[in-house]
Amino acid sequence: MLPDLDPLLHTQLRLQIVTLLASVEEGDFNWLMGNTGATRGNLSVQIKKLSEAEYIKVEKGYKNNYPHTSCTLTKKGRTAFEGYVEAISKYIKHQQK
Amino acid sequence: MLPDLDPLLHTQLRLQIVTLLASVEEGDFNWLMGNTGATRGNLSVQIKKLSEAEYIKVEKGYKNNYPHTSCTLTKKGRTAFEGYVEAISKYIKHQQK
DNA sequence: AAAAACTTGTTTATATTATAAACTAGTCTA
DNA sequence: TAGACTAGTTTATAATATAAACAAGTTTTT
Repeated sequence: MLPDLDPLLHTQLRLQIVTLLASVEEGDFNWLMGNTGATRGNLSVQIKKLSEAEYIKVEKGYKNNYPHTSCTLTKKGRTAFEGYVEAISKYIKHQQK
Repeated sequence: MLPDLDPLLHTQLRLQIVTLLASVEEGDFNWLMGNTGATRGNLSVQIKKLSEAEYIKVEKGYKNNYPHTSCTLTKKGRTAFEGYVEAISKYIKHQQK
């Protein structure tokens, strides 16, 4: 039987966020917007969900006088992402290019 | 920018169906139920969607007097699946085990 | 031979989720 | 100081997944 896919990660935008954060020290709100193409509203909601699940850590401060939101992947988030990768790989491995 | 993921395939059950059908000549309703763990209702709906998109071909007949639904992946479905695999691979390739 | 239980699905209703639109709060600029 | 802009949040709507109820027949039991 094919394994379950973590519903928190199995959605395009949240998977993009986590994928992007997996490759950097930290990423801020605008950087995520630019790299995902998401709207601010959607991005805000999904960041909150990932944060509530403790997949990412969100730090709010100010930068050049403006509000500034910085996100980093937590250990838990990285583990979940690795689990997701392992699971989805079982779906696609036979077709892997 | 990370590529879009075909929404028709980026859902656990439909991805399971297509993944399973990619590895066999044909699969029937019960075989899909057993291999996915889905309920009949859910499976019926998702088969219909894949069929309407012409990702799979559905043939209804009878077997041992009972209704019998047989599914096969179409060329279009296989191409879409391959595209999906290619796209999701861009998300996960850095973490690939 | 009728009732009860089972098979194989479909349809409909509900709950969840994603997304877009509207709003908030503050900053810069002319 | 009015207007435009930045950075985000909240709320409302649309889409989706799932479960529950239904349908149409078949087999088994009594």
